Amino acid sequence: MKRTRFDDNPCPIARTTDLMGDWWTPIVMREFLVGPRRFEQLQKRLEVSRATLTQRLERLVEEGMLEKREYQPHPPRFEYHMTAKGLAFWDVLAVMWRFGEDWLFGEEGPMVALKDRESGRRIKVAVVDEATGEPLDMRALRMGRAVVPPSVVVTTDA
Amino acid sequence: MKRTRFDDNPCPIARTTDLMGDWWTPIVMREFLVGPRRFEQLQKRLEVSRATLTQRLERLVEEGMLEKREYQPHPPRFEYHMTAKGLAFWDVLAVMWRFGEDWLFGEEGPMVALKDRESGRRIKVAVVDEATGEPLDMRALRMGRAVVPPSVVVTTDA
DNA sequence: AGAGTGCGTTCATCTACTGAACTCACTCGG
DNA sequence: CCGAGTGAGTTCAGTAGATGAACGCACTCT
Repeated sequence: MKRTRFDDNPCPIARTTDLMGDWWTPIVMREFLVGPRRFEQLQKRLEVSRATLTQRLERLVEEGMLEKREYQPHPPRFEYHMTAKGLAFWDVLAVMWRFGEDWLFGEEGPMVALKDRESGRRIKVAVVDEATGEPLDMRALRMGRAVVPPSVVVTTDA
Repeated sequence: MKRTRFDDNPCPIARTTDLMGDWWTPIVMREFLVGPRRFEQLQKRLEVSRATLTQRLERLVEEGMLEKREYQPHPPRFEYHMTAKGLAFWDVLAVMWRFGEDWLFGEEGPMVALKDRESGRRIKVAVVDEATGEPLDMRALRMGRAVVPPSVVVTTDA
């Protein structure tokens, strides 16, 4: 399928879409909540085509979301670890979780839940304004030009 | 492309992926931040294929993310409006924005920013634990079985 | 009458994802 | 030392989603 690429798009949403818009990408990233993962493991758990998994992992490593680490040299065998960037992406996944659980299941809701690893307490995430801690009112948002540092505004003309 | 569908998957992330994993979907939804939109408008702004846009809008209406409303009868003309579900999806988009702006641009960052519609104040979103208001530590999360209400556990056997 | 607008549909082309089979390097059990 | 097993891919044919350009149609405007 011929796809319009967004990786150079000026909009942050578009760039993120380009990154995660490959089929399987969010689901592959989800798997790393539990720790490092190996190819065979992922392939069996996800029942994804081997070719597709190879490509996903390659791209995610290129993008710096995952790190490929050799855990034994003879024969060479690998594990994939999350990087800081990959960890940051979990914000997106957590909010997708919340949206899915609120809107994409029937009355009963999903059979799975996000929990605190230690206490077992069920976690629900919310999206807030970082400055105030208040939940966002999306209708109060708009997109605008980012403030350009003054140096950039200097004219070439004397 | 033959795709594995996730719309019946038990995982909320997978279902959300199915919904937004069609190419263009998040970008189409983004457009509705400003208000209702019409077909021609969207097509021109996004430079998306008309066939693709038709399909996206159809699916988003089916899914209840958008509502198609006739704004004149002769000839019939339509506008698409966000529903409550579509508005809720903006949580996901806002966090994608944040991830993109933090990780997918160079030193300068993007030329666009999310702002408060009235005050013009730049908004950065954060993902927090709804109960405590504390930022999430993703490494402290795990997936677990949702608690089943007792009524469901009753046996059919007397 | 002719141009313009809004909202599509159709079609050929391109290419991403799928599943199954195959490869290759090594290890292990007997 | 032989044959089965494992880990991490690659190859390949088949399927179907995305693309751009062209076409259709109902109406309005001048």
